[in-house]
Amino acid sequence: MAKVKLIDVARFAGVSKSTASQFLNGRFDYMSKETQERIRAAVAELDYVPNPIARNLKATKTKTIGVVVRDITGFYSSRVIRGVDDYCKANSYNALIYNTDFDPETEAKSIEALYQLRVDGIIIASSGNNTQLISEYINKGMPIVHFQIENDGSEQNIILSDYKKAAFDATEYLINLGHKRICFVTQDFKNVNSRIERYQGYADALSKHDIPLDDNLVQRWDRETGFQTAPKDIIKSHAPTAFFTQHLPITVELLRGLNRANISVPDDVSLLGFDEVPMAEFFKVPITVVKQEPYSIGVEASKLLLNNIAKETNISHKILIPCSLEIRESCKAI
Amino acid sequence: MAKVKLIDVARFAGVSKSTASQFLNGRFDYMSKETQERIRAAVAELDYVPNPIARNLKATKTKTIGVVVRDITGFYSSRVIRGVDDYCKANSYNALIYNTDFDPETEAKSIEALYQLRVDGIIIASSGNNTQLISEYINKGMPIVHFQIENDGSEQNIILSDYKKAAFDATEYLINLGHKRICFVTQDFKNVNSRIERYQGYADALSKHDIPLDDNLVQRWDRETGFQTAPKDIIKSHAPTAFFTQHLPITVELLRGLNRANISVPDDVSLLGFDEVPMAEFFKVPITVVKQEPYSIGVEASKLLLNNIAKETNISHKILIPCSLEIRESCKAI
DNA sequence: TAAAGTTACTAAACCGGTTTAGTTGATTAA
DNA sequence: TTAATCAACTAAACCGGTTTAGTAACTTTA
Repeated sequence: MAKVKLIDVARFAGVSKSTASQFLNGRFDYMSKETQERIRAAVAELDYVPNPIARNLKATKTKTIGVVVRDITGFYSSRVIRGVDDYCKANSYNALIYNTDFDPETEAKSIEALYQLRVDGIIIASSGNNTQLISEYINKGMPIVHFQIENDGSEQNIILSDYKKAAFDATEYLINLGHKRICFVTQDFKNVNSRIERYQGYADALSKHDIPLDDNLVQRWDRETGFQTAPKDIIKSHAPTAFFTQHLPITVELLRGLNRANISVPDDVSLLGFDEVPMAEFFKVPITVVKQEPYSIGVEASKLLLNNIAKETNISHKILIPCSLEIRESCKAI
Repeated sequence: MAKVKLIDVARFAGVSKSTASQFLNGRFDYMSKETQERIRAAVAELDYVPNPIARNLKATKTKTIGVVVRDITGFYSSRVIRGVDDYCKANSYNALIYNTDFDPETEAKSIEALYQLRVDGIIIASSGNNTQLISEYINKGMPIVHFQIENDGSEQNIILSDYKKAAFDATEYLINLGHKRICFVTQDFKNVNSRIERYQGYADALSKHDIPLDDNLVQRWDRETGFQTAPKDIIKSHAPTAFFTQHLPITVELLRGLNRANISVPDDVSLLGFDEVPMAEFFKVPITVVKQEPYSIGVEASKLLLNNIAKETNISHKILIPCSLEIRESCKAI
C-alpha cells in the first residue's frame, strides 16, 4: 500500500531523516523557514503518511486501550462503549473491544490478550472472578479502570452509578405512592458491592419511613435459573403491592411472569425497574425506571484512564454518576 | 511494563536471536530437540511476551481491520459488530470500530484514520457520499467490504439481506390476509439500491396478485424531517388498510403518529415493519416484522474480508443473507 | 582575538522483532 | 581422498520511524 517513507521525504527535500522527523513532530526549534517549506512540499508531493507502527516501536505507548464488556450488544454496554470510544477518538486513542459473554474464563483470556497487545490501559466490567489476575496486571503497571460492577470494597479506580441513592429515591417514590410491601428483586449479592448498595438504599428508605424490612420481600434471581419463586407465587404468599427489580433481565422476566399469570400492571401490582427499557413508550404499560447514564460512565471511565496513563499515577478514584427516575405508568398510588 | 525481550531469552538459552525467533514462530526445521527445550524453558522462566508492534513492523500486516458503522449503539449495528468481532477474534484479528453518527464527513475521516493506522482492511456501511474516496482506497489496494447499504449497482464486495425477497414475502403475507391497499413507507431512494430493491419486492408482490400499484401509497420519510404527510392524513386521503415500513425509525415514528391520533393497530390499520423491534413482546401490540440477521451479516462480512486479505484477491462478491418474517399481532385479516 | 555560544543541520544508535545470507563441523558420494 | 551435502546454528541487514550525540559555520562575549 503506502510505500513512501520518511527517508524518501528526506531525500526529496534534500535533508536528513532526522530533520524530516523533527519537522513532522512539530519541533521547529533550529530549522530554517526554507527547510520547513521544502519538507512540507515533499510531504505533500509524495503523499507521505507516517507509519504508526514504526512510531510506536520507539514510543512504547500504543495509543490503544482495551475495553472488556460482557456483551457489546446490550443497551447499557453499547452506550458505555460509545462514550469510551468518543472520548478516545477525541484524544487520538483507539479502543479495542473484547466481549466476555459473561464467562470469567473468556474475561481472563481477554485481559491477557490485551496485555500482549500492549494496550496502554484497560476499562473493564469485571465478573469478579479474576480479581487475582487483575491485581497482578495492576502490579505489573497496567492502568485499569472498572465500571458497572464493584466486586468488593478494595481500593480501585472505578466509575459507578450512584446505586445507593438511586435505589433510595426509587423506593421512596414508591413509599410516597402509598406502597408499604415493596418486593426487592435482585441477583444474588455474591459480594458484589453494586448489588449490596442498591439493597442498602432500599433498606434505608424503608427505615426512614418506619416500614419494617420483611425478608420475604427480598427475592433472588439468577441468570441461569431465573426466579426461585414464580412472581405469581410471591404475590400469593407475601402480598407485595409493588416490585422493584434491580436488573433489566429481571424486569423482563418478571414482566413475562406477570403476563403469563394474567396479573395486570399497575392495577394488580406496581413495577419499578432499575435500568432503562428500550422502546418503553410502546409498551402495553410503559415502565417507570431508574435511568443510568451509561454514555457518561464511558466518558468518565476513559477520562480517568487516559489521565492515569498520561500522568503515570494510579491513585484510586471512585466516581459516582447520578441516576434519574424516569416516571412512566407502571406505578400506581394506593 | 514487560521488558523481557527476545535477546534476553536468546542469551538465557545460550542461542542467537535468530534461533530464538525461529523457535517462537514454530519453524523447528534445523534445530535440535535440546535447543528447543532450552528456549522453551527460557521463555517460561523469563515470562517472555513477544511485542506485536515490533513483529508487525516487519510483517507489514497489522492483523487489524476497521469497522465503520453509523452508530454502535443501534440494534442492528451492534449485532453486526458482534459478528465481526467474534469472527475476527477467532482468527487472531482485531477490529477497530469507528462511528460516523450518520455524518458523511466523519465517515471520510474515519476511513482516512483507518488507512493511516494501516489496517489490513475495512468493513463499512457507507452513506454513499464517499464513493469517490472509497474507490481511491480500493485502488491503493485496501480491501473493503460493504454491508447494510448498497449505494449503486457498481461491482463491489458486499453482504446484504435479501431485501427484495424479504419485501416480496412480507407484502404477499399482507395480501394473503386480504389487504389490497398497502402503504409502503420508505426513506427517499437517493440511488440506494437497498431501498429500491425493497420497493421492487413490494411492487412484484402486488403485480403477482394483480393489484394495481397506487403511487399515493408510496410514502417517503426522512431522517431529519420525518413524514411528509402525517400518518392519520395518509389514512384519510388514501385509505390504506396496512402500512409496511422499511426502516426501524420509520416504524417507531409511525407508531407514535398512530398513537397520537388514536388510531388502533391492528383494528383500524395493520402494520408490518422492516427490522426487528427490541422488546416487541411487551408492546401494546407486538409488531410483526421482517427480521434480518445482523450477526450473520457481520460474520460473513469479516469472513469475506479476511479471505480477501489473505489471498490478496479482490474479486467482487455479493452475498445475500435471507430474512425471516416474525409474525406477531399487528396484522389483521380483512 | 580567542573562547564560548548559537544556529541549522546530520550520522548513527535505537526500538524489538524477522529474515536472509552465511558459517562450521560432521557425513556422504564420487 | 576430496568435493558435495547437510544439520544446526549465527551475524547482520532490515522494517520505518525517534532520539541522542555530534559537527560545521557563524555570531557573540571577555
